[in-house]
Amino acid sequence: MSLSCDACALSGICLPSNLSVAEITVLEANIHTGVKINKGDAIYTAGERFTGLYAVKSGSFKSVIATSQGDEQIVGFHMPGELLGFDGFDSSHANTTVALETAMVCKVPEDSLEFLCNNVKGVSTHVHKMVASDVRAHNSALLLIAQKTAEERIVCFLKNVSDRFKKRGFSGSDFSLSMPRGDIANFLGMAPETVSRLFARLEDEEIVRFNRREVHIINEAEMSNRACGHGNALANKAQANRAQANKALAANA
Amino acid sequence: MSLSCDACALSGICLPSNLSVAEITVLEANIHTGVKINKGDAIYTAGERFTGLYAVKSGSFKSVIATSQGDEQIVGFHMPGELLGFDGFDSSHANTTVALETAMVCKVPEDSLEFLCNNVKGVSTHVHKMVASDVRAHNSALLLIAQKTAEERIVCFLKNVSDRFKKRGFSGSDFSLSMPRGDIANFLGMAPETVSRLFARLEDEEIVRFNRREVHIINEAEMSNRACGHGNALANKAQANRAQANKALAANA
DNA sequence: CGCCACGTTGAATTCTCTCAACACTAGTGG
DNA sequence: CCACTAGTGTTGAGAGAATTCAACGTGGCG
Repeated sequence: MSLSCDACALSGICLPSNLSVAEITVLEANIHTGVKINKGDAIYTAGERFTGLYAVKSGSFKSVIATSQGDEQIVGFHMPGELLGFDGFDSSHANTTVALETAMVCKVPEDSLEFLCNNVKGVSTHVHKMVASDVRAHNSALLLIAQKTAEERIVCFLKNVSDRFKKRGFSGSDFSLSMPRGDIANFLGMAPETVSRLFARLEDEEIVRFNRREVHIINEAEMSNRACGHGNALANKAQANRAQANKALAANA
Repeated sequence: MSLSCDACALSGICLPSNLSVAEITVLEANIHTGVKINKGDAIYTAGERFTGLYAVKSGSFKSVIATSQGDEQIVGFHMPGELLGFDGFDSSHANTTVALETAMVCKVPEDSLEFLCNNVKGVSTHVHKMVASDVRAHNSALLLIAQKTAEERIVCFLKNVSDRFKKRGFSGSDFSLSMPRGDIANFLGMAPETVSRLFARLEDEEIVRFNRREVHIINEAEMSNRACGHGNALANKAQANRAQANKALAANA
């Protein structure tokens, strides 16, 4: 089950892009490739000692923090090619990171990480890159939740996922969400019902089509438009009309 | 204006705690201490090339990201002893970081940083520590905004600031906020009016006393209580429901 | 002294949540 | 093979929290 790094479709995303074959060999000798994680299982849990970073090879993950009250907050979703584990960089993890579907990861153990940073040029800066992009992802999530309406959050979320698929060579307009509605809602700071309603609205307006977790983006331009806060002022009205239509329909039935 | 690191009140916070005098000397030779930043001036702006990390010596800062629409989101406040600049770790900054009051920073230039990480034991792990705490701070900010009511956010924010003062040897019950109401509101994802109203409420209930930007915490126990979502009866109920929803969420994970 | 940024307060509106019921799907066991 | 259940998702109606809009204080500073 161990796939070598140079054969991996993700090299260039999870690795510095300009490594020699010799360097990749050194690298491979220091990491554990092809570690399988079953759906629902955690790579690491909050409080656990930091033992290394992980690169997602396939499948996807969510990172969750918990409050003392027992409620949880999803702080990020992780897709193939992404590096995770920075939350524990100083000794122990603050998050619990769980597989949303059966997944494959490569582990870079703590000491190997140090060795690689010092001996393979580019690794150190690559790690920095990943740290920075992690920080940036958190920042934009903050912006999203703090300033945007529920619709904007949903649209931005879909666009974000779409972009990440695109970046990895998959279709950006047809893809499948690996997480349930409740997880999306939690991540975006809203009720699951609101996610449902807004998905329905986007369908009504023929911007996106949903089929369970399948997503098909029809009108990407309008998506971008809405992500920027130029939402449809009539959206509410449309919603009201639809509700009325449904009521009439129910009455007939 | 250049204060040596071993005389600095913050060593042990911004530095690894167990350095020898010799090591501190090496360190000092590689960083710029005592750089003054005037109120309102930026240490770095979004898009600017990364040239190093900064340690806050005195004063305070806000980090801001901007959307294409021109609205801004404050993603963090920085107090003395804190390290900042990770958002640009991979080449250019995503944030603009501005002084809220006249401040003093030490700069660790990019190449010195690398040198120090490789030659002074503890620096590398200290940087990791700082990265991790940066990540954690963003995570808890996310939790705060995504799941908490406006009152809980305000209370948590005040407690957070209080804790940071305490950590640095200042009073945790009497301190001064360096940012205007609008900045607090922006950071917490609410309207400035809401901040005002909730401050007023906390005064009415004799939990905190405000005088312009001066803060005097009267009833710390009640603060902690409210930070955890045990506000008034209604807030309590809402929280309980949400906790339950999240528990369900956790169960399916 | 008057200006301007900052802060407070009120009233109405609106968005999102909560509560509650129902629909759909997949997996289980009779 | 089909009922049954649990998990997941959808929809409706009402309630409530927070926003918006607007007017009004207040303090620092030229």
